[in-house]
Amino acid sequence: MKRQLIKHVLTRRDYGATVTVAGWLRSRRESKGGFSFLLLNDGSCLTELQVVADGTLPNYTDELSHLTTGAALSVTGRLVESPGSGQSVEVHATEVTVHGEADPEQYPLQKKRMSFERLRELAHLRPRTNTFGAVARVRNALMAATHQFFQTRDFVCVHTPIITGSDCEGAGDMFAVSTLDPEHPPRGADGCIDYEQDFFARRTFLTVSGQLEGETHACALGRIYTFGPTFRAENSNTRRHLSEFWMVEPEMAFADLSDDADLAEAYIRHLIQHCLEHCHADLTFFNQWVDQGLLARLAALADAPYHRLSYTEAVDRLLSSGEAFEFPVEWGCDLQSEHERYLTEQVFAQPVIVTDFPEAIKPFYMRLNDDGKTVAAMDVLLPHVGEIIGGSQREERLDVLLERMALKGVDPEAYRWYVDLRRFGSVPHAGFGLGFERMVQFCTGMQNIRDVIPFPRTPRHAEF
RNA sequence: UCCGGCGUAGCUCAAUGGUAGAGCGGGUGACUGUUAAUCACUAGGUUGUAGGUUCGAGCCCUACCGCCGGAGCCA
Repeated sequence: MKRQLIKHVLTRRDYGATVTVAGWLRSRRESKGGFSFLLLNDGSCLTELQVVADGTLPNYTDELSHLTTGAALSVTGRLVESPGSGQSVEVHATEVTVHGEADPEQYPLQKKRMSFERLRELAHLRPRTNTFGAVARVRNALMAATHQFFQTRDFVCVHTPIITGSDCEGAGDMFAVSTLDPEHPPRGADGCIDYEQDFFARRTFLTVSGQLEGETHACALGRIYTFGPTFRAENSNTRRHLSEFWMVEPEMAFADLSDDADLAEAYIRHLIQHCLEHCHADLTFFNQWVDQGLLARLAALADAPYHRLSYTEAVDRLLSSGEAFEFPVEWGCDLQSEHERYLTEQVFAQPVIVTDFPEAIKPFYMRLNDDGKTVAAMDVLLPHVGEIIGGSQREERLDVLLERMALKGVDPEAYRWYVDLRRFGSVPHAGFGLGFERMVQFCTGMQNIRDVIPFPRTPRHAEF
């Protein structure tokens, strides 16, 4: 079928032209004159196209006069200037084909506004709603902007593995991958499960990060990024956590923490600018219906420099704030959500980059600072979303890395290939991971992370 | 996993321990171009599940299930 997208038709002014569009019926209003106004949406944009279906159409009485929300149609007709006030163009149909009806007694989507919780149970139908259509378009724009940003800066996109053999990457519980019969797994002489007989002849898991593998290519190609699914088997039940989410992880050779922070800042700014430029209608929709401060906040963040301070400074700042926190602040403890929120929302009211955390609370691969107490790590905190980026300069000194591994109880044998990078042609390098869904949340104002990924996986939820 | 809140019509929500209701959506009809159309009529319920208290439970108690929010873990 040759058809035009509604987003293009809506901008045309060549009245009299014949156009063909196709989509799903959002609503039908019957006129007193014995004809119908059909609002058609094809997903190409937020706005519906108004189609006038005249009572003289051959299938009007039998089919068109009974159409209800959700039906799939294609329409051929004449583009005309609309006499009505809600739209500038409309299509007078000469032919309307009904491809699929949607029985109103059973079709769960209403013309009325529905709760996000309810729509979550209708994950297969919710992309047909204004909000989720807009989320999908913004998400797509952010993905395109991500590739654009890194590609134009000569980063090479690297596909790191989904299945990994590293079982302690320091980022939480992992999903096991196995083809063994869970009822009767083979067992060795010691009674333990014999993973020698498993598919990969060893224990394997879904990745919690592509970083370690990414470093191998950064230390060869110079600048790389990964953009792929990531899995965490944590029993997290919050509006900012998913069991399966997408992460963007750039990694740069010959770079330190300051370069890393510069990149993070430029990347986030690029995403916001791209969104403002390419998703204006969708953002305006979110600003009106979801988060009234959205556009102002995005505009403010598109150019402003982000505030950087060290962990030690952040702790001092919190201690001297006089604020009564639920959890007391003390040097050496990880910053709590309330502390991060206070910094990014109250103190600076802008994105904040906290650097140089105590080594005791960070993983083995982060570079030890000269003070011997802190590592070259950074967290980027966004107002209302919280931690969106975690990154660090990596420990490139072989002896220090081995010490740190010993200290953290990580077996260097299990990471031979990773240690090898420090043995042969080691360079200072740095990178970070950005939670893609959290960025989509930030750009749409959507409160719950389950509503910015098409099919959210959370504990006890993998229905679709 | 811990803390708190909530489960009533297809959807959003009312209902002092005393006859389960409204709006929207649906159906039927009326009305010369509508924009959340309007108006009239109409259908629609094992009040999350299982127990308990009571003359009587949507409401009180217990357990379980589900959902939401906060915390932890993190991106």
